[in-house]
Amino acid sequence: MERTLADLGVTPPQFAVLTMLNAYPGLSGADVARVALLTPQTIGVIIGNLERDGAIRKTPHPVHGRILQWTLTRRGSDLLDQCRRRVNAVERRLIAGLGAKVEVAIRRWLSRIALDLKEDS
Amino acid sequence: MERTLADLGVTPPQFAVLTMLNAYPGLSGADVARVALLTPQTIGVIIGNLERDGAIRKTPHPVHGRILQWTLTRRGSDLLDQCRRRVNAVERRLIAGLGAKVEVAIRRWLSRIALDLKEDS
DNA sequence: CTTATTTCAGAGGAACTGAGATCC
DNA sequence: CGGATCTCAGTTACTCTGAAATAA
Repeated sequence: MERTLADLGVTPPQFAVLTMLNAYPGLSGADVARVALLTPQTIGVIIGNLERDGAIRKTPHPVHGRILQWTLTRRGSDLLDQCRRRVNAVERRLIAGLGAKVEVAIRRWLSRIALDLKEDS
Repeated sequence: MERTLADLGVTPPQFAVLTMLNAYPGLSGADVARVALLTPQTIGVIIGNLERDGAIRKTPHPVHGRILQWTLTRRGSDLLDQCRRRVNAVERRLIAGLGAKVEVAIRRWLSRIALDLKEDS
């Protein structure tokens, strides 16, 4: 994933943040940090780089004077589409040649690991 | 793996290098770079940190005056043992509750992915 | 006063490119 | 000279801790 996204100038953490902001437009940096299980400062760096690249834009919170809300720009939305196509291609390659039962078993296994990781944090 | 090794002060790349040097004592930095599919400079950083921590030691090549050969120190060997215990525990946790057939299928799937990655490089 | 959010400052470890120095 | 190895210099992105400023 890292390699296939590299020539779009996108890193896996950036892809994750783009995906989150696409699904939930208007999240704050602190919000993203919570769902990504990272510190607000770390997300601040990633968001800063995405903003510098023109992929996301901040708007002040309508009520709260401190919170910044982030949304994808047109450019960011297009970029995410390209990323998704590439990542989907990798995923198709990963599951190529698997039987239906095995694929289901593997997907369940991965989901379980993701849940376990979350509980650790 | 990253988390469980962190309180031993070992990173996953360091664990990989320790494992390689344990299996093949006397590899040079360039050798390690080749098997790890990384640049010699990157391995230089990792090796430098391991040397600083007293986990590995360099000895000049008996014939070639430029090559440096690396081996684990006693401390590095002990450290690797501790790392292995922890990583084995994580692995046991990952496969907990899987049926024998599913486990075999998953191991085969992971091996295939590793081979595919290598071919890309 | 407390809590949440953002920002500033500093750090570490890993990856890269590019250029030099050394050795066979 | 060519090829391999190591070293030096500089860059990037991601991650953290700790502290400060700001807002509710």
